[in-house]
Amino acid sequence: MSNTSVPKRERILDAAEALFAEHGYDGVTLRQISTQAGVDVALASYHFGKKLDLFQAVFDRRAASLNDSRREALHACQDKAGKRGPTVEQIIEAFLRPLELAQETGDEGWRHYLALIAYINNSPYWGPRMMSQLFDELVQEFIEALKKALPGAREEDIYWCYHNLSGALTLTLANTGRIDKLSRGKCHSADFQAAYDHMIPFTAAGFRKLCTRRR
Amino acid sequence: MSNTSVPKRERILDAAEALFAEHGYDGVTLRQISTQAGVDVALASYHFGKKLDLFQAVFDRRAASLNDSRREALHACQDKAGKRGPTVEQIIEAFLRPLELAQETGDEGWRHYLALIAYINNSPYWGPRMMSQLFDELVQEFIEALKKALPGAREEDIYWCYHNLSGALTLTLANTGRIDKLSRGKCHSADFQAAYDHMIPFTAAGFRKLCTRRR
DNA sequence: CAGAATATTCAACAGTTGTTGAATAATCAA
DNA sequence: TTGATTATTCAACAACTGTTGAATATTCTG
Repeated sequence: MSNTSVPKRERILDAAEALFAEHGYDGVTLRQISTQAGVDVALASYHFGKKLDLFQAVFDRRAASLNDSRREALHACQDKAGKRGPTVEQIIEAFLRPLELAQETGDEGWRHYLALIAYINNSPYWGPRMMSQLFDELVQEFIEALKKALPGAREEDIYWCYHNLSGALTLTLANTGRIDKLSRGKCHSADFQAAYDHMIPFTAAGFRKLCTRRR
Repeated sequence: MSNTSVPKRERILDAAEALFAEHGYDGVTLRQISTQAGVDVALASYHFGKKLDLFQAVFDRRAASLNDSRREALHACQDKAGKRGPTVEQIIEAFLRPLELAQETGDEGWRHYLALIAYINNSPYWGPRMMSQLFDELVQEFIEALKKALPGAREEDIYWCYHNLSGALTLTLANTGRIDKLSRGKCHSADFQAAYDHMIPFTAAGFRKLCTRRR
């Protein structure tokens, strides 16, 4: 259970990841991080420079891997669907399932990382500064696929639907446990499979409703 | 444009509201708040006590008014619908439109306040501590109405659908402006009417899809 | 008006913050 | 084993933090 044998540089990233996800950038001090990592304060500066650079390093560590698995999921469902192209459900499934799998890993680091993404995505300060550079390109790929699955849809409608999807996902990643209280135990925010099993048909129905031309 | 003639106690609340919404609780110092309010640092402590009490005061100031207008909207649509009860769309409309109206007020304070609600709702730390006490009762009223509009639905499904609705709403309130970039100008996050005009049918379709028994 | 109550500022505090440079330990290359 | 490179700790700093008590101004009350 202890983190001995893990290199100290990584232990700092792990601790920063967990603490930033819970309390945000300003809610965490370098001393809290280094204490949780079992390391001297100065070591964080030695490895990563300024506090902001450490924040960015936490963000970067898993970004490429996450983007890869989501892009692979998209391409896989596209290949399987042939030239007719995948359905809305299949595209959203490819967009979301890799996140569920990451959350369900024994490695709790992924849970913290995705909660950190949720924190950034929902923040008026950090959102514009950090989300675009690393995720926009992939999101555009998914949106292109959605356009093909919804012929005749107005672009504006597609983007607003994506906005709603992104919001539902963000709250799921944040994992605040609020639904547990609200539902008085009938739902558990730790039950990721249930969350995604509901999120996928929910958002797909929304896309169809708004992006299918009525004639 | 200046805030002269507004009592200093309120100016502190206004400044705190705006800054907490943008940077979170720990990202704001009492000196930033008092500077923006044009007031000495000690005045915040005089009026509100500890920093945390000021945070709570900002939260409380508009909570009752907001709850009232949403509850009124629910009861109004229930009265109009008669004993058959309102539809899912009508209930969601009542749940959301008062927020749109608040955001569209000339008073930018309401925009900041709702962005602060979004910040709290998405935070693993603050969410459980501050949301339930002030909003759960009202949310339960809406959920009861939804149960009646969706007879035969499993309670679990209703709560997961509400979770998705809450997420879409939260991101809308956060007002991060990210959709502007993503859509390359086709959507504007400041266009609240467009946001809600899309959110309502989107989420209503999701509820119907998951909470209508297929026979 | 006087005087009491309230509002506001001033000045200062003890504790905490991120960061740095020098000192020490561990690892690597030959 | 050497020497050099890298990793880690130690000690300290100046700046900033929330908070407080006393001093001053403003408003209310009679």
